[in-house]
Amino acid sequence: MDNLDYGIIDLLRQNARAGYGDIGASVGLSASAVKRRVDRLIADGVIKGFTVQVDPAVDGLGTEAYVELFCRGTVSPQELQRILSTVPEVVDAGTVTGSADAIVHMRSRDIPSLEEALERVRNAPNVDHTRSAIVLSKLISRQPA
Amino acid sequence: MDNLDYGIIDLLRQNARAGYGDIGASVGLSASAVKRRVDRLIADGVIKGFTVQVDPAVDGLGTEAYVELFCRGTVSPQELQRILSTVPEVVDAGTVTGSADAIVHMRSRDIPSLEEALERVRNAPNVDHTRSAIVLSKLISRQPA
DNA sequence: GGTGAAATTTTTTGGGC
DNA sequence: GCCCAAAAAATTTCACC
Repeated sequence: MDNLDYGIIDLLRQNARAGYGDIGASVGLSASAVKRRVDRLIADGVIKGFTVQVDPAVDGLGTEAYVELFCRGTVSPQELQRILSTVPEVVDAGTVTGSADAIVHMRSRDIPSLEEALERVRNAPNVDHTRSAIVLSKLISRQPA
Repeated sequence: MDNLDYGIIDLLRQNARAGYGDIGASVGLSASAVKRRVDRLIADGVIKGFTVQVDPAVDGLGTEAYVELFCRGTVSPQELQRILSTVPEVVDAGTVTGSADAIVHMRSRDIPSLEEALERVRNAPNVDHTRSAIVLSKLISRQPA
């Protein structure tokens, strides 16, 4: 992770579909060098994936919930990650201190699809139960740079 | 915005660098038809951008917490919003169903700065108490718009 | 680690339906 | 609006520094 890597990541954050050639022109590398670094960043887990930012109003992702996840016995973070990454409605999640094992932030089109997604989380092995708090009104939504 | 558009967006959400041909194979369209739809979705502002999901530990926002907010009496959402918007560490917040009045997602550099930010939230008028869950390991971070 | 060129694959354009 | 096919552009591979 040198300054070149940070530069590449910054450019990808602004536009994940930028061409390797364009990125290279900005940071001062050839397209093939950029590709090799990006491949390495993905392999090392620094870049976790490429995604698209959709207007929530148009897409109708107005329904949100914060869900506390309680597991049976011990479940590794890797296992939880594997389970949660298969549910697209999961926007954000982490293992936490306190009585719950993890907190999961979910976003969906409406209550039925939220419930359906929640079912998929609950049906995962070792998940004992969940406690949901449905968001009534959104107060803050800041986009991390 | 028909079902094909939703399908395309879902696939892009999972991998924003997927080829038009691959997307087309999944939804049943040719590459050029997919491209035209994606271009239209961008032009219409439905797709706001393409971004990359980076391991938060790398960009110096590794410390996170989910905080339940309990207020004295009734506090309007507008009042809560006014309070929370003064704390930059608040990434995301909403009033919720359940015993807590609101859930607040905070992101900070380290524990001391997180604690300091939490103090500012707690000291707001009508805030009775808070219950925090510090994030131990980040599982999912999809950074929605 | 990087470069540059060749091979490959994808994107993009345009005609026809 | 979509498909097919051709043209243009990008990605990806690879030998060489």
